[in-house]
Parts: sequence; structure tokens; C-alpha cells
Amino acid sequence: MPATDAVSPERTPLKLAAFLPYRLNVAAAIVSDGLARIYSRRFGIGVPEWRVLATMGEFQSITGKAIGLHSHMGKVKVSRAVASLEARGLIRRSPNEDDMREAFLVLTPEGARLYGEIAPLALAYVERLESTLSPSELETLNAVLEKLMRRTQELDDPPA
Amino acid sequence: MPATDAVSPERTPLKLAAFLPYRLNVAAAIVSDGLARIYSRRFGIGVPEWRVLATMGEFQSITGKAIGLHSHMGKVKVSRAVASLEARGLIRRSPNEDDMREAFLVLTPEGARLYGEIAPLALAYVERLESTLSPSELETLNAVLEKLMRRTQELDDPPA
DNA sequence: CCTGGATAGTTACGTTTGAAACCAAAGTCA
DNA sequence: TGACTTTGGTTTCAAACGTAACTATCCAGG
Repeated sequence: MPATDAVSPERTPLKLAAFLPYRLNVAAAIVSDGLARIYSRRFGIGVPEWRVLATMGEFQSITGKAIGLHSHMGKVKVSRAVASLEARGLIRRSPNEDDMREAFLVLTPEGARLYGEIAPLALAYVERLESTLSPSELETLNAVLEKLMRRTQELDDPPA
Repeated sequence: MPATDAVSPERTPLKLAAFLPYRLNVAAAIVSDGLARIYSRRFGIGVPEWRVLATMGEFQSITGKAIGLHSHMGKVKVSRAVASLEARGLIRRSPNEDDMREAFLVLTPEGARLYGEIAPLALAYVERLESTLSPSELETLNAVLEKLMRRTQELDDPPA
């Protein structure tokens, strides 16, 4: 048996390369970067802007709050992305007469055109990605991601 | 058929909630946050510091460069995380006499103790996570993550 | 040797980020 | 009606980040 091992890092089998949170993060970052490479330089937008655009392509008219919920971004990030897109004339605010706190956001024609350009590229990118997976792998992946998203939030570590 | 639809966002079937890069990112973020909640407040460290610690628990003695490679972090991030851990007395630099540019980093006894505390918690966390997946799901997940990491990097979008 | 790259790591600097404070418009309730 | 709270959204501020520049060391080729 090995000599005194009292203080040295216990032989926990924690290998980073096999550690799920790490692996997930790296995979997500790589995939995300790959996609971003397609739109960031070419169209001068970042991930938050892209998420807002994507959401607005999906729902023609939508409030900032709803964008945040749908795109998993905090209100600060949404606010800034929206401001930036508005400044570039890609979206427009249409005030909600029934509640003057919020406004409906709408793609301008230029915004719609840009979205129409990026979306197919983005779809083609995931197409290429997913084509490396078998149908059953893809199905399982989606099911697993679903479970992870659901399950984790319930795991609000119970007080010792 | 619908009236003129020339400019409006084409009916691309791009639903963010079903879009792989987005889903991956969200899942990774949620999982990562769940884990971070375990160590960030309780032990006052962030993700980069945790990654360095995890790497060092795996390889008793390792250079900054190697940490970066193993933990998928840039040298700046590694440098800062290492500096912070060193300042807190959790790791120590042991100069490499054969190459004075680099130094081997080693866990101090306190560092090892801290690692010994966090690692089991981290492992228990993924345990809980993975227990929601069937063995075959887990296996597929790992295979898929592997593929995504490999494949994506090759997809350096070919010049038009 | 010594001069011109490389390489490990740090520092400087501008950008991005999120928490918390803030603002204005709605709701609540007495 | 008029306080008090809540809610959508913005702003502020300090921390975290990445790129690029820098330092110090090492390694070739001449």
C-alpha cells in the first residue's frame, strides 16, 4: 500500500475530461463559437443580439420581457442587445398603449432582411453538425438536454 | 396563399428552443451554475479557479501551460486563476530549474484539503445529475459530446 | 557565442458582464 | 383617492473577460 496519504489529494476519480459539467461547457462553447464565427464578423453582431434576432424571427412582435424568457437571458442583457439592434435600425419599438412600461419590438425591413440572411446559414450550420450524429443519437441528445435542464433546476442543493 | 410576404421574415423553421447551439448552451449554463452554487459561495472560488484546482488534483504537479490545455482555458485566464489561488495559499510555485520560463504548480496542504472537500461534493452533484439518465443515455451523451467537440473544430467554415 | 525567432507567463486596456440601484408605469387595497 | 407594492426596463458600478502588447527565458542557425 502507498505510504501516508493523509493530506495529499485523495484519490477521487475526478478527471476533468470526463466530468459532465466541464464537458458540456466545452462542447457548448465550441459549438457556439463555430456558429458565432458565421455571423459575428460577417454581420457584426454578438450572441445576445443573435438570440434576440432569432426570437424576433419566431414571434413577429414581442416584448423585452418575453424575449428574456424565451432566450434565457437576463433583462439587462436583453435591454442592451435590443438597444444595440434598435440603434442599427434592425428593430423598432412599437409602444403598447395598454401598458406603457413595455413596448412591442418588431423587426424593421432591414432587420427582417438580415434575419433572412443569417437564419439559413445558422440552420445549415447545425445541419452539418447534426449530420455527424445518427438519428437515434440526436433524439437521445435532445431528450437528455431536456432532462438536464429540467432536473438541474430542481436540484437547488438542499441545506445540509 | 398568404399575401405579399416578400420582406417579412421567411418562414424559416428556426425555433430557438429547438436550436442545438442554444440548447447546448443553456443546458451547460444551468448545469454549470448548479455546480458553481456548491463551491462558489461556500469556498469563495469561481469557475476558472475550480478548473485549475480540479486539474491540479488530477496531476499533482503541472505547469500553467498544461493546465490551460487540459482545462480548455486561455493562458490569461489560467494566469489569473493561478495568481488568485496562490495568493490564497492554496497552491505554490515550484520553479523548473530546467526551464525558468515556467514553474510547476503544486497544491499546498490547505489547497489539497480544500480540493479534498470540494471534489466529493462535485462528484456527488454529477452523480445526482447522471442518475436521472439511463446508462445508455449517458453513454450516448458522452459519445455525442465527443463528436461535437471534435467535429466542430474541423468545420472552420470554408471560404466562399 | 550572439542574433532572431519561439514560448511561458504577466500586464495593460478596452469591452462585456451581472447585481443592485433606479425610474416610470401599473396594479392593489383601504 | 392616495399610499405601497409590483413590474418592465434602463443605468450604474465594479468585477471578469479577451486581445494585444510586453517580459523573460529558451532554442536555432550562422
